[in-house]
Order: sequence, then structure tokens, then C-alpha cells
Amino acid sequence: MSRDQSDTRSRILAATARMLERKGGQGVRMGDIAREAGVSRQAVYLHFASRTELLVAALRHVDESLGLERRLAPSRAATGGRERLCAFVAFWAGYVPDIHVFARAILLARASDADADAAWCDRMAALRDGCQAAVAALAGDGALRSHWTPETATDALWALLQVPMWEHLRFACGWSEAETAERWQTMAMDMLVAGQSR
Amino acid sequence: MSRDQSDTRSRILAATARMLERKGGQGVRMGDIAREAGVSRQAVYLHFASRTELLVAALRHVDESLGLERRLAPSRAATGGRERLCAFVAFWAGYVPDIHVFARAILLARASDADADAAWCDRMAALRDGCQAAVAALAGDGALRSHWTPETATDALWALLQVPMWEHLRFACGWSEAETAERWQTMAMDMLVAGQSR
DNA sequence: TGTGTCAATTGACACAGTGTCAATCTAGTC
DNA sequence: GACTAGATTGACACTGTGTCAATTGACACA
Repeated sequence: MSRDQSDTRSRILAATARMLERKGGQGVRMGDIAREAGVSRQAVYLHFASRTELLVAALRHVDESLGLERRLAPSRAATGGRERLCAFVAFWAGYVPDIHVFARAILLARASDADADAAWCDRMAALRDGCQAAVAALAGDGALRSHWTPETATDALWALLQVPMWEHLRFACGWSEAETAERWQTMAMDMLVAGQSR
Repeated sequence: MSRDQSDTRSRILAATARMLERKGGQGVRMGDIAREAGVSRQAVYLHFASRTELLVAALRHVDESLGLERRLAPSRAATGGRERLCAFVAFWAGYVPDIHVFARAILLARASDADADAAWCDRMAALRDGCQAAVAALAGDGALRSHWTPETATDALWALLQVPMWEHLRFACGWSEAETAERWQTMAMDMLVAGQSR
């Protein structure tokens, strides 16, 4: 049989992704995922200790299959501060659409589950590092608006790039993915970069 | 006895506020609220059909006791576009701290409850009206950055003023209430107002 | 051919929280 | 003294997570 241990595990992860994609953050039950994966509900618990652990693993799994590191490369390679900021926001605007259903689910779980909260904080800390690097590049060019310190500017950019912000722009405002990406960059630039008045 | 119908109702609302304040959005159960109000759990259902209805009523109740309309007056009175925008963000930055625990609870309920979602969308529509008015005043002064239309600028401001954004600035970034208010205004101005480079 | 192992299945159950129901209690009112 | 209405009590249905124990079926080793 082609169904060894790791096979089942990845089928569960794939089923989780499909279900989240289809039904959105809430309303996806352990039983739904099991059925979708073609295994029993208990088989899921054989591989993941809890719903939260499954969600977090599923998110990590898409990170890998999407090539998070590879996608991050352009922004790391950018030399100028402005270019780096633009590239970073562009990367994130292209990445969030692929992960936001997982983010949604974890964000909801977060309220009542310390593990989910910790996993999310971890991930957001990594995002903040990216923001910090972009802001540092900007400051290095002397292009940071004078009312920001590198610290506060990092915080501001970090806040701007939160997943709920993307969701709001995308769904509440009804912006297309391309519009969201472009305008999100503009917002970041206008907020942080000196001499941007047009 | 001093316990007539409307008395019990408002005691429940007050208890809801206290519990949310104390324990945050999640983890506040109907039974907790009942105990806090000094009534039975069923008495709560006698006054509110569901948890969602209670949360929404509680939020409306603080709106009234806080004088939402009165607090909104300064921004409505402002003449210049910049002043109006500043006053509006200042109003909101002063208001969110008082209501964000209710917002949190409703936002969480929203994912699995259509009523909560509808109530929240309603409220957000009202916020958007405020944003629209501020942007219109700005545009009227010719002070709107050229890359925005009134529509897109309204959306952008609306997104910036979402409660999760405030929560992130306040708690994840660790900004004080005053810092959050001041910098939130700056972010809005930099994003929307032409000729703001410093 | 027999034995051991391990993933997976099945069905039962504990637990928490929301919401419902019916019987009963307790004031105030006419 | 009967009526009414809000409140109480206790039981229960329902949903979803997580646990447990007994069993099945496939493969491996000898």
C-alpha cells in the first residue's frame, strides 16, 4: 500500500488546506478534515495532538511548499532603502493571499488557546524582523520621515502589514489582489519615506 | 424591591461590560455574566435571545453612556480638511479604548455567527461614513494626495482605523494610549495629505 | 507458518458551553 | 384571594474537542 505514516500525515495537511480554502477559518471541524483526507477522525489525532497543532503545522507546510525563503530573496537583495521597502511589501502582498486562510484560523483559535497565540506571536516576530530590516535600510539612506525613530517606524510598518489589514483592504474594501498590493506599497511609502509628497 | 424589568436588564449589561473588561473577549461565558449580575443564567436569556444579541446590546449601551454623538461633534465642526481628519482620528483613538473589549468579543463571534457579522458590518459602515466625510473635506481643500481618489482614500483610512490595528499598535507594539493616538493621526495624515513631507 | 509491530479503525465517553423547556416561586395588583 | 409577570431551578439537547480501549490488517522477521 502507498499509505505509510508520512503519506497520511501530508494527506491530512493537504486536506486541511483544502477545507480552509473552501470554508474559511471557522467552521472547519476535525471531522471534516478527516473525511476530506479519507481517514478517521482519530487518525488525525494520531498525527497532531490538537486542532491548533494541526493548523500551525499546515501553515508551516505551505511556507515550505511555497518557498518562503526564495520569495523573500528579492527584498533582501534590494540595495536602496525605498527599493527594499517596496520589495518587502510586494513580497508580503503576494504571500498573504496564499496563507491568510491559515492565519484566519489561527487568529481565531488564538483567543482561547495559548499555543495558537504563541505560534502566531512567533510568526509575527519574524515579520517584524523583516520590517526592521526595511526600515533600517531606509534610515541608512536618510529617507526615513523625521517624525519616526527606527523603532516606531518598524512598529508602524509592522502594524500596517498585519493580516487583518490585508483582509480588510481585500474583502471589506473590495480591492483586487493587484490593487491591494500596489496601494499597500503606496501606503507604506507615504507613511515612512520622507519627500514623498506628490 | 428595586428590581423591575429594565433594572435587571441594565444590570446584565453592566455585568457584561465588567466581565469583558476583566477577562477580555473570549472566555466570558453566559453563566459568568449571570453570576456577576446576580441573576440566574436563564434570566439572561429572558432579556437577550443569544450571546451575540447581548454583546451587541452591551456595545450599543456603552455608546449611549459614553455619548458617542457628543464626542463626535468636534470633528464634525472642524472646517479645514486637515483639521477634520485630525479631529476624527483623535476622536476614534479616544473612543476605541472604551469599546475595544466589546469589539473583540463581537469580532470573535463574527466568524461563526451571522448576526454578529451583520452587527459588526453595520458599525463599520458608520465608521466608513466618518472616513468619507473627512476625506471629502480634505479633497475639498485640494489637500488629498494625487494618487488617491476620494473612494480609495476613504477605504485606506477606513482600513487604517480598524480596531485590530489599534489593538496591534497598543498591545503588540506596546504603545501607550497617548502615543497611539498621536501616531495614528500622523499615519493618517502622511497617507492621505499632500505636501506633508518633513 | 507463526509472532510481533504499528498505523488505522471503531465506538464509546468525558467535558465545556450554548440554548431550550417546563414546573415552580414570589412579588406586586386588582 | 386570584391574576400576572419576572425570576428561579433543574433537566436536557446539541455541537465540537479531545481521550480511551479493543480490534483489524498489513508488513517484517524468523
